[in-house]
Amino acid sequence: MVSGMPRSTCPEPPRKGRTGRPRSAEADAAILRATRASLVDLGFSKLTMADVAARAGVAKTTLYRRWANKNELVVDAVAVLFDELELPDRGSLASDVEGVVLQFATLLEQPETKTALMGVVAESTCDDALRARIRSAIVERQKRLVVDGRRRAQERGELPREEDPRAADRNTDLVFDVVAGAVVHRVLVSAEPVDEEWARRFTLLLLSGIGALSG
Amino acid sequence: MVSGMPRSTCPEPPRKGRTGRPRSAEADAAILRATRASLVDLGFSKLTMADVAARAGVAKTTLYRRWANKNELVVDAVAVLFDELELPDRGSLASDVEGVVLQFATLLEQPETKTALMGVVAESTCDDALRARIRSAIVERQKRLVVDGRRRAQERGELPREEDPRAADRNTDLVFDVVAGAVVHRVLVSAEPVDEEWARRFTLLLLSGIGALSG
Amino acid sequence: MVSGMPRSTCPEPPRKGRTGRPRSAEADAAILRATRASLVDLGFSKLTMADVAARAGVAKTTLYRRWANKNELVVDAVAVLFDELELPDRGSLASDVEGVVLQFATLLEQPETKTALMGVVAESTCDDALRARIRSAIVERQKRLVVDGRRRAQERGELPREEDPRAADRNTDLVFDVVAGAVVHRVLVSAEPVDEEWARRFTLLLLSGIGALSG
Amino acid sequence: MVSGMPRSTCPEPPRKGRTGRPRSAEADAAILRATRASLVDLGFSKLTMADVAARAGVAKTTLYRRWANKNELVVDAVAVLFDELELPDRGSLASDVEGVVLQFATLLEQPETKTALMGVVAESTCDDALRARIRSAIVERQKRLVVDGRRRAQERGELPREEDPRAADRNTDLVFDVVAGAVVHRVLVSAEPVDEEWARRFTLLLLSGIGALSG
DNA sequence: GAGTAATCGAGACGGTACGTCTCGTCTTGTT
DNA sequence: AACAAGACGAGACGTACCGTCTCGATTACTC
Repeated sequence: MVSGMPRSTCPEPPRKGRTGRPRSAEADAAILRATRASLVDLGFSKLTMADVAARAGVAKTTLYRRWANKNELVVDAVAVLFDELELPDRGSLASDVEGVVLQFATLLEQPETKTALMGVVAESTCDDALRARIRSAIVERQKRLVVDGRRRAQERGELPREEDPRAADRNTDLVFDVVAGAVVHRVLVSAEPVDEEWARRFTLLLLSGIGALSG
Repeated sequence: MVSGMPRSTCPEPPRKGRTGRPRSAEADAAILRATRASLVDLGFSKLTMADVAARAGVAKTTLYRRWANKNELVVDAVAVLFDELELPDRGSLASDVEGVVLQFATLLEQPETKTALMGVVAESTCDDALRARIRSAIVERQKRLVVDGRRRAQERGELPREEDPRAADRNTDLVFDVVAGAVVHRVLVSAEPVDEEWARRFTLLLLSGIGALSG
Repeated sequence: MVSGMPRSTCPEPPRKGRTGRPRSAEADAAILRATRASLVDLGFSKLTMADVAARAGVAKTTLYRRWANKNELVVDAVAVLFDELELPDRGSLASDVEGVVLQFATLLEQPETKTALMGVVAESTCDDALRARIRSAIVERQKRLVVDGRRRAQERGELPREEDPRAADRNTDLVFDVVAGAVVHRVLVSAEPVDEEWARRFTLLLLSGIGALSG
Repeated sequence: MVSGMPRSTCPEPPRKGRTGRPRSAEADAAILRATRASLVDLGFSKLTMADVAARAGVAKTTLYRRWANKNELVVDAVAVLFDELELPDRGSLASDVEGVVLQFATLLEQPETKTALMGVVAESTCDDALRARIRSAIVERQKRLVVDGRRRAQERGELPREEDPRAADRNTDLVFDVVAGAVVHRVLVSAEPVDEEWARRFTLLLLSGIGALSG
């Protein structure tokens, strides 16, 4: 992902300001690590706060002092994984798209990512606060991949410059839903592998479609 | 959905054959109805077997006699909703696709559908049996919408006949993942509405892309 | 026990009178046998109607057609064991008493007897109908051992004839409570064996005490 | 009962030693009180852990944290009642025995005592751990009444000093089984009242018998 | 370097749902 | 009618987590 991005996912801050024993930064890291490990072993729905605490060598109180509940903890534990996604410069828009699709699929095929992502998305269907946290911690951050990709293609002359910024936004959202949706659906619902051949055919479909939108 | 489809989702059958009191068909229906009602009120993760039983006017034992656990029950309760999807004949492929996209979005915006679908998909990331049940009860059944749509477009002359049946299958799968994935992502992850304008732009993208695949 | 005693313990009779298929006598016997077997294996509190039915090769309905509940069934299944008790003629009152005490202890040390007897007595503390059934099926039948023993001792001249029949009854009850109570307490509460030495010392205590009552 | 006796019945202690929130002593007391109340209202076999918890204003978990099951809980709840038994000094052995017999009968006629005592004794026929708990919490504690009574009678010169301590123990056990057994059988099995007249006649029988043993 | 205040581990607490078990009744078709 | 089979409503079982609450014991800043 684009570097220099400020970390938005962090445990909620201590209330007041100054005095008293400061929170252990080691504990923070150990908890997030333990959460990911527990996700791998148990999956989202069987993960328990007590198990995470035990793995992290920490008391349950220490978890609840930082995160209000399991959902928020899991979002934060997983969000950092998405920061690894980067837009490679492979010389052409098509190659760049194929590269991102394969990266994204690789990420989704890791057990901790897929079980956590779908778990929190499922919870978010009934929990507005959680949905907001997912959007800010994960979705909006990924969307930059689309924006940067288009900008780079425009610099190469592969895509025309957008004139209407509103239309540009609409297209960003559409393309993002198509790319992320197709990969997620392929991996998690259809449960079929995303290999180079699939990535190539998907990219062909996508870029032809985008061309029709712009033209 | 295509009519005449046999119902595949049903509680597991009594073991032997003939003797003893037969299971109540009313109870079956009441339980599935109660499950959907409970999904609307509580969401997937807060739905409890006891609550479903109480709503259905049935003992908990009666639930467990038919379904091994909450996941399987919810899959069956929701699968029937997808049977409502139909491929309308609006005179052109583009109109047909727009129609199906809007129907699908409407279905996903119902609280019982979205919370249940994501809930069971999340569970299925750690449960192969559940994933298989979802595929047979939901995914494979929906895929016929793509097959029928292409056949109809070919009859109209909007699409060329496929020569290689393997390529046809691959394209069916790709198109299905793109359509279902984009709509699901739009509705559940991006949490933006699927209106006629979005459907039109998505269809434009999709059909241009399909044209490139075939041509 | 005294022979020629009419069997008082039997399943409740069919309601009306004549028509329809007659009840299976084999089932009656199989059920009582199965009840005793289940008592040995599981104890009173873990014995279940379904288990008894399965052991007897009979449907649960068949049990409930004959006995109102588990307590009544167990009383009947066990009562018959007490019919084995007999008053041997060993030539002297002391020897007769020792013999009966040892017989009774042997009976109580069988697992089916002890678990069943205490189980139903425990239930009877809250169930008048059950207490009545226990009294008629077990207690009153055993009491004849005391009556017969005294009569025989009087015939031998070991005990004086009672003049007041009311006093005789009172003494019968007292002696019965002392004998049965002491043996039951020794075996079930103190959990110590009733051997010949204990029987001799108990008999010495008892007969001296009886002498004081009569003299 | 003899005063100054240390309370031996208590919930199982927390495992380790020092850390963590200590167990609530109020909860302990409330649970034992609630258990006795539930015994009175429902009897042993219908008493449920959930009902006890509700009466005590305590969660079910709190019960299971202290007692492994209903039997152990009931033993502890009832054992304390037997501590009330005392050996009165009425000036003669006969009077003392009559007093204890009447006290014991009064205790056994209370519904919570009789239903609980027989209930746990019944269970103990299949449960060695429970039998051991009953012996240590109830039986052995009561036996001191016999020991103290004999010592006092010897001090008064009503009974000879025992020379052989083994014989003394054997007689203690025998007398205890006779006294406790007779009263329990009279009250719970024969279901007849223990009044002053019965106590007088029983004491006459017992003391004459004891005299024969010693002489 | 004494106080103060928030941290830490541990584990008990009141709740609630789980999935299993048994109860005693009922509904089938068969004998 | 009685029978075997087994579904049914009811509700207790003992376990597992939840998120909160005491405890006593550490830290760091502040005075």
